[in-house]
Amino acid sequence: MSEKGRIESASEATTLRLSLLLRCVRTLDAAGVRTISSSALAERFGLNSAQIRKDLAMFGEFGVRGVGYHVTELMSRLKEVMGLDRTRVVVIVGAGNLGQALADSRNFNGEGFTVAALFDVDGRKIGGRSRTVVLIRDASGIPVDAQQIGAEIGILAVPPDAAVAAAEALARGGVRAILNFAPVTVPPISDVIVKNMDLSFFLEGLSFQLARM
Amino acid sequence: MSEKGRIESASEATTLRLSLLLRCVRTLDAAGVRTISSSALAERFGLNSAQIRKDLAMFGEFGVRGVGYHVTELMSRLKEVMGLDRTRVVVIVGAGNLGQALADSRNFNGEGFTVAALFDVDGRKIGGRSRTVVLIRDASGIPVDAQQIGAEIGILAVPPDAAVAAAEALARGGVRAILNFAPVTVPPISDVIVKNMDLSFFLEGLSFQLARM
DNA sequence: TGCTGTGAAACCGTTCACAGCT
DNA sequence: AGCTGTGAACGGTTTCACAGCA
Repeated sequence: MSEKGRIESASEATTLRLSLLLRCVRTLDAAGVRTISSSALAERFGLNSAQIRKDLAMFGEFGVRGVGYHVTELMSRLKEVMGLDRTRVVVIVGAGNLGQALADSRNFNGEGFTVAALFDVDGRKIGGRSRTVVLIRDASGIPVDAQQIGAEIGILAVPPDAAVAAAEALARGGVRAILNFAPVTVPPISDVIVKNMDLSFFLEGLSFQLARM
Repeated sequence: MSEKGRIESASEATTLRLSLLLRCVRTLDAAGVRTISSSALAERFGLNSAQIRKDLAMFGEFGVRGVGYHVTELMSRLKEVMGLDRTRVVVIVGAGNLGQALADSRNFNGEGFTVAALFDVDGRKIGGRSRTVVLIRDASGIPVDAQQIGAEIGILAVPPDAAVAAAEALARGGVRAILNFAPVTVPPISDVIVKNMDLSFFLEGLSFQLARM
């Protein structure tokens, strides 16, 4: 038994696969499956068994030789590894279509996350609430409010020219990770994880593939 | 002069970088910059000059030795390579928060794309319109309507249990590429490019990184 | 026997460094 | 001289294949 496997790497791709794996394991758990081998997992969800084992091995020894993985245990270990065993407070800047969509999304209010506030500059929106009753606050109060709310993660759903300033405001409010959906690159901010994620890139990716067929 | 460089690979990562590069080049063009070298591009936008050259070389010879790249030409060549020199018709299934957000988004109605229809199963929504006047149609008509509209790309913004059926309906309607935002994996469909893109994976990725600091 | 965990091999993408064109 | 385009070196990730444990 090794002492908690090395976590030197943990690449982007690995992270994505862990999320996918967690989803698969949740599905199995909901279906009442108790135990599953890496190859059964792979076959059932179109993955690669060796890769599953390698990914998991990176964080310790999760399985039982000759048997496979215990579904409920695997699920809770995965949540732990991914930091989903606690609830992180999320705030969203930009109460437009996208911002409200995310605020009300089951995915963003499920296990591991709660959306605690929306921020906007539009006086007509401030003081209102999203469908799931998230309060819309004045964006000028971001640093103070984020701090007070205890926000750890911020999401940018603002127009491109407002993104960088909003990111900095969030950082001042103690937010430690930012997911930016605005179509500009928010440059690195010290002590903050910034993930730029322009949705139109996915559409362009499809267009690119369609163009060469 | 080589005859249009080999396109054997064109990986996911390359595609994403091309989108990013196009955005950078647009910025330069808007700023009136006429000519730029790969190293200047790299420095200005935090990229890697060798990688820019490699990425571009994959699709032909774009630059001028001793000078760099002509901004407007690079921009149009990139659009061409990515299939953005024509407008593709996009339809969105699911007229909930996210579907409407995407339908109205500048990004999804910019160069290269037009959102031509929304589909939903909710009778109260059918016949209505999004803020930017995209008509909401009955989801049961997807195969017929998508065909008639000439949709090439479909976006799934539906609940998880509706995603696979919606994808199949789109495929029957002649849609050749599908972007799935629902938190389930839509399995491969023959002759259709399927891109599964659960937004909560990005949040989980941040949580994962926060968990190990 | 059956499956995990893991070194070793194969593969792929990135970075380097320079030949060659302008 | 300056910068592109590219073969070669490098580093990282994926796949293979098996030793070792239940």
